[in-house]
Amino acid sequence: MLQNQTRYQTHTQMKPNLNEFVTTILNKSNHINHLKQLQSHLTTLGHSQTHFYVFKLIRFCTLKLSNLPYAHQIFNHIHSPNIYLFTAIITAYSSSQQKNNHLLTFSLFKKMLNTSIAPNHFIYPHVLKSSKERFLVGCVHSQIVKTGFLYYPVVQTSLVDSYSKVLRGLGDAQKMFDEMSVRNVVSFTALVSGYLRVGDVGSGLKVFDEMVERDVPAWNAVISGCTQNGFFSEGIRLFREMIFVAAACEGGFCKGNKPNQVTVVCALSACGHASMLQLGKWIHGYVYRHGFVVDSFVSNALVDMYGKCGCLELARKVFNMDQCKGLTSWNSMINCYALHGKCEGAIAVFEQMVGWGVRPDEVTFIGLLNACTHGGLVEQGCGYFNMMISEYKIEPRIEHYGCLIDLLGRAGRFDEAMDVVKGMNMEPDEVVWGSLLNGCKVHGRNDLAEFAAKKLIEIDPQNGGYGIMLANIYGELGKWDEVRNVWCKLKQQKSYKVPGCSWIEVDDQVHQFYSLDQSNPKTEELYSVLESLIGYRSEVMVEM
DNA sequence: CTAGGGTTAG
Repeated sequence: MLQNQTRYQTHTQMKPNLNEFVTTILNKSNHINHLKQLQSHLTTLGHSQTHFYVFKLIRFCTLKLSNLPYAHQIFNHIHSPNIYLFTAIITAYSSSQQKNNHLLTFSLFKKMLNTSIAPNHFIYPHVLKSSKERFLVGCVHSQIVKTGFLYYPVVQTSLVDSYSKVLRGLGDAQKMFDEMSVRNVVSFTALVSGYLRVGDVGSGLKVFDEMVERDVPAWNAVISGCTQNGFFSEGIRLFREMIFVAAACEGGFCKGNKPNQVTVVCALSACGHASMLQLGKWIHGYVYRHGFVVDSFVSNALVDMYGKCGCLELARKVFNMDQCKGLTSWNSMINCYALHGKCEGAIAVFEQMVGWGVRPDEVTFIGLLNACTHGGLVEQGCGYFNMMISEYKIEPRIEHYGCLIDLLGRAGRFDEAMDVVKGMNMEPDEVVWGSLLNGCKVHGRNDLAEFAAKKLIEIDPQNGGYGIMLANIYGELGKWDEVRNVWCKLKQQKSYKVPGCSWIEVDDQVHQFYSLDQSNPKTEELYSVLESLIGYRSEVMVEM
């Protein structure tokens, strides 16, 4: 195709219209060989160094072929690249998801400054996006001041965003934000996201409240931030408010900001964590009523929500309907089965996934190991742990060790569990010792339980729950002096156990129950119902 | 050609 066209065009309209020719060819091409042909053609015409054409080649290479190495190669062959060429290659690197490309972006920017090319305000947002340390953001910031581009709102917003994303940079982000003379919805959203990213939900919500204009990304930022920090009911409240405001705007003068796919994904995640099946189903309906494209994000969020709300069949249905299952889809489904204690299901999905040529990642193995733990498949679980390391070259993370210890501990294989703990090249965390302790309690290994409980207290001395567990272990061992000691320490420290809590959604209302609380007037009634269910008197569960 | 929002994990 290309050859014919090249020959034809060469003789007819190429000379007066080389630009049009190049554009036409690039529009119709989708392969690197086309690019190479065009490149050599341009070279024979003496245009190998013509910035204008090289710019087009690089843009084609990055945007349509997503071939950054080749684009960089083209770039490297230019003797004196101009600002356009630098911008093209820097944009490509800064928007790439590849791991260390931000370093390349940065060195290209430095190279640009060294060749004494004056930056423009278009390039700074890209450079800032690639500045992942506070020091670097500061350097670019002063560069921006020096070159006189600080007073572009877009550049300022980029600074707010970049400062808020680096370690201990939130103060600088707030300062930058305060210095802005014109703030818009984007700059506000950048700051809100910044606070929520570091877990300062209070400040994030406060800034959000101050916003006079809120668009869909602003709502999404605040809802996702709440969800990611475990503030699920706050997230749901905001989601409801968003719908309410949008409905009130309908037909009015202001623009209604209806939830989009992103909003729905965040809200579904909150529903899953809070077991709000009714709302989750309503959102599922909303997705269809509004004809949303069920992309892999929405699909995953639905699978996860149904799984967490106890509807394994519905989760599977949504999963089956997903046309382009990505890694996360498979992980979510495996996790659903693990959550429901169906290890065969999890393993079947895992095998299907591998069969489809999808490479499992570290999350996959967390789900798989949990499934094995709940199904008591010790050998198979250990096999998967080894498979992860040797076949998939995944370095076990602390979570994987937690799963493995849980697997071995529940099976009563404490020697192996301790070997694993000793062989870890990282400090065991609460999950590791907690899993071991749990296994010890099941199998009555009080000596080892004492050891694990002491480790837990070392890690988190303020957590009264661990102290109580240690006291109970001493009780089992008949060490009554030790029991008294632990209790005295607990009282001195004023550390208490966080009461166990569960909740259920009935008629759109979430009812919460704490253990051992008797403040509800219906305590006695609840108490006897519970007794009739489990056959004996247990801790009183009372609604708060 | 430039700025803010997305799922899974004991």
